[in-house]
Amino acid sequence: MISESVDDYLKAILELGGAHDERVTTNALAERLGVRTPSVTGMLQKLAAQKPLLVLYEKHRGVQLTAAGKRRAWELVRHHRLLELFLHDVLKYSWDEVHDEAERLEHFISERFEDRVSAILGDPEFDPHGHAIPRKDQSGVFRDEATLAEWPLHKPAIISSVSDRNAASLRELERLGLMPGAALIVEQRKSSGALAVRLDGGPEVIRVNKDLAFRVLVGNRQR
Amino acid sequence: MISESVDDYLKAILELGGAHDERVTTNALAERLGVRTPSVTGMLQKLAAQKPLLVLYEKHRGVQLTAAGKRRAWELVRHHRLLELFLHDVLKYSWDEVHDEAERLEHFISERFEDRVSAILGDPEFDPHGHAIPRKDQSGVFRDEATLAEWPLHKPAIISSVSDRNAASLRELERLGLMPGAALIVEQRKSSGALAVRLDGGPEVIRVNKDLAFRVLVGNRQR
DNA sequence: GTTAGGATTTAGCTATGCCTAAATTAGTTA
DNA sequence: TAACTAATTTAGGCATAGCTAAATCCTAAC
Ligand SMILES: [Mn+2]
Ligand SMILES: [Mn+2]
Ligand SMILES: [Mn+2]
Ligand SMILES: [Mn+2]
Repeated sequence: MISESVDDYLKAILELGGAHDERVTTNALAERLGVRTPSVTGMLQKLAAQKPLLVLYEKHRGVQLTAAGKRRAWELVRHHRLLELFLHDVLKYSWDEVHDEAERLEHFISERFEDRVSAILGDPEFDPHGHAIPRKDQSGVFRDEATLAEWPLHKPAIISSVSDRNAASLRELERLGLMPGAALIVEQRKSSGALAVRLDGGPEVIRVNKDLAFRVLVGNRQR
Repeated sequence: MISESVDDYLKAILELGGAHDERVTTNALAERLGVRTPSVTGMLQKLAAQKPLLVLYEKHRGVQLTAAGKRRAWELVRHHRLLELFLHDVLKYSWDEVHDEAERLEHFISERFEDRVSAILGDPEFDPHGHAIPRKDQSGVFRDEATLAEWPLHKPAIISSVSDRNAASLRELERLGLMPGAALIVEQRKSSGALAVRLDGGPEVIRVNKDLAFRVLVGNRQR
């Protein structure tokens, strides 16, 4: 069996490696997982040594997932996003409350639980933050999204997803109406990195600070 | 924080100690938890030594829960039974499938999860096997139930609950119609311990083997 | 009262996964 | 090319929670 810790390493390697499976550094993993670098080295050595080979690791050269590692990591992502939507839609959590609970439970639900939740939700495609829910037993995909921080001025944008890693930011985004599906135009970019944004051709201009602007991912069209 | 292992020890001590908080032996715990006796001794020594005092332990004289230990143990029982009912009613698990999943998840759900599930289910009183769900932040109670195995002949009985620890037995009980709320009379007791049982004054007589008879708890009246 | 045998504890190990401090490596910069 | 530095690894520990083998305790039977 795969432990909760190993699970978290696999998911972090997947997410940090991005669309092209880039090698992930010891430092990046330590940072993401909130552990010290020697702990990461230790874990990677152990993983690279043992039987169901989940990672490819070369000393000083970073780590990548094997096919098996990728399979498990995507399964965790599916668990996480299904759980988030379930907590939100069925248990009436607000969208800033779902992440922490899903992060814990994703490791412990069974296949049956996963299947039943998916069925109840109608085999959904997106979680409450706009992230795509991978199909069962399939690799997910990384959409190529731009951050709102880097989006050109005056070019129409649709919010595709928002970062779910900070609850306070999520509450702020909700208050501002910056949620997946919202259409907007960036009207001005301050030297501080703050933006002036107009929602949906509406009347008000919204101030979006730099931090927040990096947490909003946008595209040209609906999803 | 209390680990999953400690949780399981507390719950086992509660259940083995029964209504009168009898001292629980090392052996009984080892048997119930599926670990070896030295592991139990080790755990009890550790628990008895550390800060939030959860158990009272005297060498060679068994172990009991403190008030704090009892509080945590009953909370776990509440989690377990709420989860079982939730899995059964909302996620459409059959009653023989709920126990194992609940046994795992009971340790990891938050207060919020507990509260939302309880609300969705309408603050329910009983789980799918007829066990009482303790009220939030309250000690549960041990009902004094008799097993069907020891119930007098020809005396009307109502099934109050059934053991949830064996899936095959649960399927058998369901097939026979021996479920919480069912009224019955024991018509005959074989030397093997098997019973002949008539449901609800109905026409058929059901054969209930000894093992099954010990898994069914009955009382005089509805709940 | 002794004593045998079952229950329990002690002693000593293992694996996981984290930590700090110290050593080493690799890549850049002078 | 040599040295510096940041990244990484090694060395040595700790806590949790399990295990086997061996010692010890308690009680019940003699
Ligand atoms: Mn999330
Ligand atoms: Mn996680
Ligand atoms: Mn159960
Ligand atoms: Mn459990």
